[in-house]
Amino acid sequence: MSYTLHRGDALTVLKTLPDESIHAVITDPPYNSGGRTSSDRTSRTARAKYVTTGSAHDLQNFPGENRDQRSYRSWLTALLTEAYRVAVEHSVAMVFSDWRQEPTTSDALQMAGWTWSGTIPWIKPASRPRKGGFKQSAEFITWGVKGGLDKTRNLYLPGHFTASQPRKDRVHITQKPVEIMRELVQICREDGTVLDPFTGSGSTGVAALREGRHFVGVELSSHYADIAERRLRAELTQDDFVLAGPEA
Amino acid sequence: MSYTLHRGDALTVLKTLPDESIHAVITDPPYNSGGRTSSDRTSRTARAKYVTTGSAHDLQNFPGENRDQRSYRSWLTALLTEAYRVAVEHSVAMVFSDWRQEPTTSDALQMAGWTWSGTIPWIKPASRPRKGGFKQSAEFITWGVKGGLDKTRNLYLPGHFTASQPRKDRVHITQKPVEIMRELVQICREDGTVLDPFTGSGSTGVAALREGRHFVGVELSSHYADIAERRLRAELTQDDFVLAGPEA
DNA sequence: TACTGGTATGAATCGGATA
DNA sequence: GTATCCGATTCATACCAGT
Repeated sequence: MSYTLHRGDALTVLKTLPDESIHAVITDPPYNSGGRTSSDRTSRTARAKYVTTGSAHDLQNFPGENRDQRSYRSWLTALLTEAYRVAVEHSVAMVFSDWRQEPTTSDALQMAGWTWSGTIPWIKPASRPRKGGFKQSAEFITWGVKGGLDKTRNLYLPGHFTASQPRKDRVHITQKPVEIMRELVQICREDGTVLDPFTGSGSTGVAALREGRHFVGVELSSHYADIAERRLRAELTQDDFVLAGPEA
Repeated sequence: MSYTLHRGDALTVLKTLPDESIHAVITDPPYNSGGRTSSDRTSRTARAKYVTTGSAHDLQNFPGENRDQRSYRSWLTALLTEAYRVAVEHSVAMVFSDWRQEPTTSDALQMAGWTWSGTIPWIKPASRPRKGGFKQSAEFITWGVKGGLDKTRNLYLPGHFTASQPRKDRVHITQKPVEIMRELVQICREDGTVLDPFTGSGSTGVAALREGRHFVGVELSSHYADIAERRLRAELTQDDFVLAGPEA
């Protein structure tokens, strides 16, 4: 297995990638959600919007949380259009969103050419309560296909996930559980390449390598690119160690 | 507790109900999500056009392809507009949909004046696997408020539900588990009235009566109206029996 | 190892003060 | 009045330390 981590803006980097070089796109873009007014959403930092007041942890902010609804849609559409170009036929794209952005995400996915094929809930058991109503305990994974699914594969994947957000050894505010990502990357053909234009701390890449897929990532923040680089490198080393371990 | 079951078309009946006479709307409209065949969706070639117009283009206006969705949206909007009129301030509306109709449902809810406040997954564990991809194991409950939530209530409701569709004693194709409906009707204030414009076999009403709420239902099909009537009447009888039971 | 009790926090939300 | 900022809130869950 191998990985490539590009440092820079997702859309800019994607434009440089060759046609049909990728077999799955799995990513978690900045949601640009939260807040009551447009200015709340666009002027506040991710930390200010999403982290509980008084939290002791010191996780770094992440960039890209300053788009309003309209520009979010056209930006995500442009990104998914490039992703469509670099993907081979039968590739699947999976995009995380929250309840507020799910309709926009499915719009963008379809406008970019993907055939929208479903929306998968990720249930987070440890979520905040809401007085007087229903709490918000799910995120959503909107997925689509370039062309149609490869029906010849003997593959049956779940329709929902239940897992808590990592708390131990957490390095990113919105880090995804590797156990979920390991199931998602199964949608990529074996020995294929998974693309994640918003690598963050690199959980998608870690899962891809563990499941025997190659990985191409893009990350703008050098802070998080450094972290992802470390985690990905450790994955390869560990893999080598395991392979050369007991048997050797 | 009491119930009223109207026989007739939902929109027609709703127009006859008085202003501000209802405290919650909980319903499962016919989705109409069939119609678009797989080949319809995959034969699109106009991708470039959609993308270059970007965010200025309304996805819903794609000619032909979305005609079903467009009429579903305007029909549901009209219905939810009437529901808004008959609801008191702080009322909550909850509308079931599948993944395909969820964006349209949130559009309609907001167009009718409700403040969209969340989307709740209902996980159905016993759903059919799908070869080559992720199965479809969730429905969605889109909910909104007239004005804002009543924050004075000491009420904390879940953000997702897990339950299989009823198998035994099932009388309707899309019948909902009463255990889920009993949690949903909690959002109605005690002694308030729950409205379900698409009563079907009456599970919403059964749950409302069991939880001490009044119920107003509408059902077009006389077959299902008969079934609902029977179930609702049985509920009241049973209630009386319980009340007059051991203590008496 | 299994259980118990203490503590921190969640891709939030909202009212109200301040600029 | 509008935009922005500040901080209180609320419970289930995860984690840790100790028995």
